[in-house]
Amino acid sequence: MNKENSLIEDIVSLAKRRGFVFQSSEIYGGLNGFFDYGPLGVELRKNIKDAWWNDMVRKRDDIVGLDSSIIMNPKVWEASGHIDGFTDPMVDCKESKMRYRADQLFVAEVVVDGESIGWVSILESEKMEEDALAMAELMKRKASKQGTLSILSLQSYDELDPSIYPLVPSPATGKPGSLTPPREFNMMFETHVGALRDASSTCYLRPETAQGIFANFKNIVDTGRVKIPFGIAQIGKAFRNEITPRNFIFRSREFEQMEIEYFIPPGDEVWPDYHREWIEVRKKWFETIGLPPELLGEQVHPKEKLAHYARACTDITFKFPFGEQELEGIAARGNFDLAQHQAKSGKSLEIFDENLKEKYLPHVIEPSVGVDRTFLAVLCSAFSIDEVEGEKRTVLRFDPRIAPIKVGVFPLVKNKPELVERSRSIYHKLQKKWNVVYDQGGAIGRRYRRIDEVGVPFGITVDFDSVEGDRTITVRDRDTTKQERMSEDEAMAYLDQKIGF
RNA sequence: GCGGGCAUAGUUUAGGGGUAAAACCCCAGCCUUCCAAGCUGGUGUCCUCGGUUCGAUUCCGAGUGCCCGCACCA
Repeated sequence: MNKENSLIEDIVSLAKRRGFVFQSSEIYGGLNGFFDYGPLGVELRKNIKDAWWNDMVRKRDDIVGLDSSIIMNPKVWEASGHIDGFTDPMVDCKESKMRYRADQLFVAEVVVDGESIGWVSILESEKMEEDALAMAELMKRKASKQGTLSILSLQSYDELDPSIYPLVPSPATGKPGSLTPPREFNMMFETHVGALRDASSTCYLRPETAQGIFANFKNIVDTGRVKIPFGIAQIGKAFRNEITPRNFIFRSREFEQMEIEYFIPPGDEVWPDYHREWIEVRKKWFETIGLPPELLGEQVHPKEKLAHYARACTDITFKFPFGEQELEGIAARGNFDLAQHQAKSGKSLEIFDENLKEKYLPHVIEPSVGVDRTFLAVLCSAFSIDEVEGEKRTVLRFDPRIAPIKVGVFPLVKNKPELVERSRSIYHKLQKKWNVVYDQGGAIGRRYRRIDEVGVPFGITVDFDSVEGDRTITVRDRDTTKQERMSEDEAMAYLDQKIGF
């Protein structure tokens, strides 16, 4: 455990030292659950998103893209269930860690011959009056009271006088004093649209990108020349207020999703094959950006933990230093979302299937992956400390495809103008294609270590043979540290082949 | 959200009621013909706010952030 903690700490420290990830608004003490991406971080993030977009949208005939707004008409969230399910005040039991909805927790004072002997609490149910009475009788017997039990008057916890809270026993432990006051549970970030603030202006920052896709379903079907089965893909920020941030950028309040809604014909026999297919497609994709297959896993959500409308959900997991955690969730959501939006908006969202010659509301498979989680997985799998001739070497072994910097260009020494000139010219040529760096400071070995530490896959060094002899340059491979001499043209072709898309 | 620990340079850490230190990193210069060489110089609100004190970075309180466990994460 200690070893793993220090591994993640080393990675966090490197991420900051080399400009990948900073704590948000750090000069003001930071803000829990928010992060900023520095010069190298933003490149890595962009490369991950581009790789996804290229593979999932551009290279496929059956998926189109979308970029919907972060703030939408609040009715979207009423339809999706995000408002109803998550705005009621909640009560926590500090001892049992149970959480209850305050309006579903009922309490009554137990009064015998006009004297209060305590309180009973019970969760809302059809026979709660009966059960509460039984509990009151038990309490009376335990207190060895003989008199007459008054009629119980049940009231909900959120209507209680606050002075009563400490007297109410937790339904989990039966002992008073562990329940918190009712607190509002803010799943979504709330904001107000317009300069004047009133209740009608309340809007939300989206907690998932998916609903923007569902809300645009009709637009895309009407304009996009799409035919079932087809998908709509979106990359974008999402915000969740209710989570507890943990594990660096793994779980944060502001994060970015790469999400596809893949629409398929209805029917219980149809979705399992598509679902399985997507799990395979997505697992393979993670391998193409350099995640080792042995660190990837699958976790099937048990039936009883699924949302009521979900048919199935399988997570693709990654073995992080802090444990195996979800990278991507692939859910079979039936037609729940489209049905909800159709009912709420009053607009038909059915499509006509040319093959089946029938009209229906499509079902959907939803592969949804976190950019920030993928970023961290990439960083964790790339990080390694090697030994080269007895010296420690920190290397980020990024796949060239997503490496933030592709090539480093160096003159062997900086006080020989011909070497500097030639290497600068090579640098400018490479700059037209990729993000590359030029570095002439310090000994060549130091410069190699510096690019190793930020995961630059290739280094080009201009030495005396490059300006006097056969004019060849050397290309160094980050992972092997081996160098190969080749002409400038050969080097260009070599890099194209190793880095190019 | 609950409980515990922690907060000193970009990083890792030392120190101490009397104007703060090391190593590495980073920047500039000199030197340097291939894997963290050397020399010179440079870069610091001791997390924030309050209290105790002649004096607080140090002691106390609160806040914020980080780490660990539990809970939450349809």
